[in-house]
Amino acid sequence: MIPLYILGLLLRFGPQHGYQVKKTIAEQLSDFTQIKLPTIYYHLEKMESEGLLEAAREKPGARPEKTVYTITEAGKKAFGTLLDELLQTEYRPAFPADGLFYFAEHLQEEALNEYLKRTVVRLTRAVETIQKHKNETLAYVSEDSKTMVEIIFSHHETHYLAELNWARESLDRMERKKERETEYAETKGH
Amino acid sequence: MIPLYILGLLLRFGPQHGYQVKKTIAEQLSDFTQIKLPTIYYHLEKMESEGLLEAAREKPGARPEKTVYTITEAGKKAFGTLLDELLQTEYRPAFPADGLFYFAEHLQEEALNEYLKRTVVRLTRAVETIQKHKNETLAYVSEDSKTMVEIIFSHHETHYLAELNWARESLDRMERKKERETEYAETKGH
DNA sequence: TGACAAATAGTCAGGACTGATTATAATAAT
DNA sequence: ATTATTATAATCAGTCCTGACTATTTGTCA
Repeated sequence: MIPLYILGLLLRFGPQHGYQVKKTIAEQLSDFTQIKLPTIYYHLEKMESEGLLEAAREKPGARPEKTVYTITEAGKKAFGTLLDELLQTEYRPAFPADGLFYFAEHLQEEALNEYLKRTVVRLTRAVETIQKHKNETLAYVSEDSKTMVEIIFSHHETHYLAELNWARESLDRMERKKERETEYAETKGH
Repeated sequence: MIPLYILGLLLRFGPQHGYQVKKTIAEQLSDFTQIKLPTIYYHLEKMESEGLLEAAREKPGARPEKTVYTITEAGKKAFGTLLDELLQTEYRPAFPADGLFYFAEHLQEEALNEYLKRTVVRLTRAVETIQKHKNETLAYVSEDSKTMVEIIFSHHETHYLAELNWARESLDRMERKKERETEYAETKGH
């Protein structure tokens, strides 16, 4: 993924050095990646050694020795290959939170309920943020890219809403479970 | 995540060696993790060195030198800590496919459409598989764990359905875009 | 019964990733 | 004018992860 982003951004915005790439990624792609600075340097150097990028060390004078990377022809070809590979990937999400429910018997009674309630609050806010961010973005992109922007944002929006519904449903399920258990206990106690 | 699973399974099913742990994870947790065998050995050894596990090399006679791991008191405590940490994690998904739309101008006209159509087919099948798998699982777990099983499976189901809807909507959006462009071209050509 | 595949059990070298750190320049605060 | 803070720019050591490999035992079926 990361090489794809770096190559694509270098193609779109021209030669940059590591720190600039990181800022560009933060601005442009923060919605769907959080890449750390050292990781970017790692890939820049690797891709240079593979001939996908050309490095130009900034002459002394500007002290901190910047290295500006330019995409090569081989780099453009590699970018195309990475895009084609991406066309083959399938949706296969992982939900760490599932571990909580799988090991539920090791948690305090109320912990899961509180977790879900907190989740509902957070996700409600997150959905609002996404919608705001979408509208802000739509306001300044070209007519031509609006469809793609909408597709990307709706992707996030739809999954956040799905997660929100799931959290609400799960609260319900746990509530009903408790009710059933109480009933059963009363029947028995009778 | 992985240490949590290993500790939890060792707690639930008793002492096991690496290959057994892998099989147990494959049976029990394949829906929400795909962990590779060497990764399991890595964590088993690491956790042993940290005192979370106790290793017993199987005496010669049984040739391939098995190492059976047992969870220690420190391991149980660590498991609790990991569960507590998990309670703090937030939903923050990443969608590699977004890269396709972000860099859409570098793809062939029809590639994205075909990608989305293939996605719809795959996801439709995936949803069926999940539902089948859910029913199979519900059939043999105790009454008590049914709620948790439902919560975990509905988590996946809901997100797969969200992805399916998103793919359909995106096809629509791209269709409408094309229509708009055709209209515009005709107006101009007139 | 011999031979071929599959399951069992594990190792190792190398690649990917990032927290912590270093160092300088620019800006703000007092 | 001096100090503190933030932004810029990069490196390094150490952790995590896994593809490829080794080796044995257990079917399996011809």
